[in-house]
Amino acid sequence: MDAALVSPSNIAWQPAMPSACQTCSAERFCRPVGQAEPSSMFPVDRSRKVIHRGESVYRTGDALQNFFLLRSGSVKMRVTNSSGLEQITAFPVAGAMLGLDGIETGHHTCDAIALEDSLVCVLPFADLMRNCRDDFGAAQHFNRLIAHDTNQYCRLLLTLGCMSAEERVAGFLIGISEQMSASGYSPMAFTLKMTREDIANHLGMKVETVCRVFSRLQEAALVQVRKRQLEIRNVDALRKMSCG
Amino acid sequence: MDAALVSPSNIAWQPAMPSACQTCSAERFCRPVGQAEPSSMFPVDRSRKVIHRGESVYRTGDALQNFFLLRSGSVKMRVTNSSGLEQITAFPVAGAMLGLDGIETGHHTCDAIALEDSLVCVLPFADLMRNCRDDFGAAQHFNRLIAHDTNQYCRLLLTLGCMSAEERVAGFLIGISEQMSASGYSPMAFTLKMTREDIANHLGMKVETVCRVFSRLQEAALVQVRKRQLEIRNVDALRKMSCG
DNA sequence: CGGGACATTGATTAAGATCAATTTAAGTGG
DNA sequence: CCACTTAAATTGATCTTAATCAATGTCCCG
Repeated sequence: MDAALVSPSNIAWQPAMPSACQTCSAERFCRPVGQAEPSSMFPVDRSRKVIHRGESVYRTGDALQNFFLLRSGSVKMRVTNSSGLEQITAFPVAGAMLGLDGIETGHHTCDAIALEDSLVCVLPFADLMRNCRDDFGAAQHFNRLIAHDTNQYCRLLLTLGCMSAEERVAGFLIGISEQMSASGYSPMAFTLKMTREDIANHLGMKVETVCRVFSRLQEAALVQVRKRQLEIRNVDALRKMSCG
Repeated sequence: MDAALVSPSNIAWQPAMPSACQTCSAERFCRPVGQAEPSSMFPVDRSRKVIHRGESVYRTGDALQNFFLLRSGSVKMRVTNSSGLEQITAFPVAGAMLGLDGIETGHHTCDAIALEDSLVCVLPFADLMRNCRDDFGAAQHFNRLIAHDTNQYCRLLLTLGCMSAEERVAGFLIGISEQMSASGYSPMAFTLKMTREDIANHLGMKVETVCRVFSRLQEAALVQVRKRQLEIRNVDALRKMSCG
């Protein structure tokens, strides 16, 4: 689960350690064929790939060949419409499964772009499907994985549909904080990996507005912002604000 | 596929006809256990249920017991947050599978509320899962069904995040028009089943704004609006506008 | 150390929200 | 079936929030 606890450098420069795989959130999908028992102690050695900052894991229109388990780093998911409008729909971090957007049609509908140098495990689509066929538990887990994205987007829809700029930013920070917490990092002080531009786009507003809201939140002593360093000073107030 | 072509009254007052099931988009999920061949000619006789206008198919928090295939009528999907803010995330029509939001946690995260008297087929969760276990093709189809919702929400996120009121309404009307077309109805003239309030909420704006946009679109001869009767007069212009 | 991307703050404008007043349609019960 | 009640829709006047335009500051990296 807590793949994020393994530092990128450790993973990147050494051959994959079995222990790293056994604690992986995707262990169930990753087992070699014919070894369908949930207690399998020898997960397959998956190929891994470093994605440098600004590079993409995959792009809109690419055929769905692989899923990618994000092991370290972070990513932005971006949809683009026919006239070039862009929307960042999520900022996945370590532990996230990337590529699910390709399931509907067999082609990806988003770009997945690294916000920092990141590491992914490559899970060939065919292998994962075979595992789901052989292990119904894995198939169900996979369903839940897709459904999780759906529910996440529902919540974001409510944010964009109903909330003010301040409420959106507050909710965004609470969300990042919880992501950090789930990855074993401090939920009260962290570094934002994305630009103000990215945050603004994600929340359906403009850069200047994000800056101003940050300033106001700092003024009100809810947070301490210094460029991308963020410290939460009053979670309760922030959480209250984020509920609209 | 085109369940909407079967009139509600026919379905409601007669025992289910095999033909109705065989042309159903969920036929694959619906087969009785032990009859896993895709060519099965005798689909199970599913229980059906009339949902009257304003009633709910299921509600947030309900345990996921059944999926519901909407056979006729229409529905609004609504998410609510902790402080009572509401967002309508979709307006499914005949052919849609309802209940997928419950997959992640086993409990529904939305309300599904009938916009008019509607008819659903009840597909017990356990039965559908058994079919997916026995028929991997059904399982894959099911994955795509969930992923479809996810991608749909992505597109709506782009709408709410990047577009003006006019562009949103234009896109909404194009969407309804395509829904109508896919159900075998005229895509150029139809009745809106939802209130202005519902439309406004869905598009992240206020009722008055929806009214004003309708008026402007009519002024510009793109549509003819008379209460809930809607006629599209210039699809090209409308489609162009909807792209942002 | 210099260039370019990113971030911040101020001044002004504009899109859409809010407030208010009718009009119209849809139920409901006598 | 009609009178009455209530929900839904429309339009106008005004206000607020966030967008836009503009200028400057800061940091990272080659």
